[in-house]
Amino acid sequence: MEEKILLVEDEPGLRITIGDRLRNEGYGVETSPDGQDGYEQASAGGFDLMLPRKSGLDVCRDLRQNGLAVPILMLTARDQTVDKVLGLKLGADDYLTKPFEMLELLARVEALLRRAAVGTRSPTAIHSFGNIRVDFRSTEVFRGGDPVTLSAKEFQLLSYFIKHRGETLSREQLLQEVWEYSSTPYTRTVDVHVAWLRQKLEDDPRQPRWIVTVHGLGYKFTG
Amino acid sequence: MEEKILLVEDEPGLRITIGDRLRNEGYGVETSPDGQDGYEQASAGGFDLMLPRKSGLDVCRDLRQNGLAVPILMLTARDQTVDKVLGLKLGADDYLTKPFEMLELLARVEALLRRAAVGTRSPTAIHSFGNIRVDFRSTEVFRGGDPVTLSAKEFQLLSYFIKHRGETLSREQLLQEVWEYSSTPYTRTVDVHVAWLRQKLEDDPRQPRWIVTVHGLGYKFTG
DNA sequence: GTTACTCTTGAGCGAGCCCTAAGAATCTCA
DNA sequence: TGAGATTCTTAGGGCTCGCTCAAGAGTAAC
Repeated sequence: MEEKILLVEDEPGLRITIGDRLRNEGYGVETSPDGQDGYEQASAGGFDLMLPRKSGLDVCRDLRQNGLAVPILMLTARDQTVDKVLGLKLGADDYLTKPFEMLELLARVEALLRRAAVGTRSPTAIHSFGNIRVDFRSTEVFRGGDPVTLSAKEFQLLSYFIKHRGETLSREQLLQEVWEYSSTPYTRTVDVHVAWLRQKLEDDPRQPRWIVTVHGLGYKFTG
Repeated sequence: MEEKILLVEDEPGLRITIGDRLRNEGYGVETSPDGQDGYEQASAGGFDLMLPRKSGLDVCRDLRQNGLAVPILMLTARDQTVDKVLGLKLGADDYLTKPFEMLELLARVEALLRRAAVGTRSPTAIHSFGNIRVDFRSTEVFRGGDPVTLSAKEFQLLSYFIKHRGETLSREQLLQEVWEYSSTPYTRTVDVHVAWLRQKLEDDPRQPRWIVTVHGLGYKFTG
């Protein structure tokens, strides 16, 4: 299978140079001159790797917030550590500063794709349970064919549930993993979001079938 | 859960500096001065991330050839692209050249661990005895195939018993460990919960086989 | 600046669980 | 064997936990 790469780079010369080289290596490459356009292409899905330019820091963050798991290798002209740190924190998987050697770029692309392939043992870009269909690439959810509108947090929570299906998950763990709170006082946040998910996904939210309560321990997703 | 990192670095100063910093960030760190030793530690398993020095190129290759999937972040003094390429090709997941900023190291460590965590569906921890099966991940208990409903406390108590099987456990110890009571007056709480467990798990609750009474001392789980 | 939307928090309420008490049963030792 | 100590069983009151609702803060979109 040919792997598809989205290259976002505003400088035409570089865009063509890098793009051609990647194509020579046998990758499918689409290019885009700017971040906004790139974001739309990326969220439309279908790419195995993104190469956004530094200006795309916010693109990177937005993609992650929407739960998109596509690997991102960030390119930039600047060589400031703080930028690298920022990029990685915002969800980039790797970071390369210009000027860079083409060889190194290719090696990193290869490493990223190899790593991504490991995770895609189960090519579950889509996960289904009951009459619910969750598309992780486009971050869309359907219930019996009809689209269901989830907020970002709801989608992240649902994703985490799906990833850990069958496990009993404590509120604490969910807060740490989904909300990234290190330590939080007692709060009803998780309950409320679970209630919303049930409202949108369960046939009978009062008698949930998918997200069940484990009294005294937390919640468990069965799907 | 604390993430464990293996740091292979022959220069003592750097080894201590980096090690301490990582520990400060909350990671569990083991250090090793040389590649051979490091290889043995790594293949023994249990680490979430490896930080080998460049000299460990062969270590890296060997680990991969043996099918070990632990993430590897390679550190090196040399800044030659060809080395980076080699490192990545040999299976390193990331590559950092000295001198490097500690902040960047930390960010890359974090990114690698986050990425690694995605694929980790915690292994099914199941303990069986007789016709009873206890699944710690889903907090489910089966008796001869039929599900048994335990309350949270009952499950915690059973878990503690299993973890300390063969040991004679006093009521006091159980209260402290399972109930997290610091000091309690005389109470029958433990007895009652043990009785409930026996009711649900034993073939003949009057003649318990798994949770036996040690008269005058406490209880002992045999499974 | 306004509007719409999401996220968080706290209070009220109901359900389910846990602890306690007390009598019955069992065990130990003289 | 019998007395005393220890353990078992049962049931209900009390209390923790989980759900729901609503309001306010925060944020993005226009």
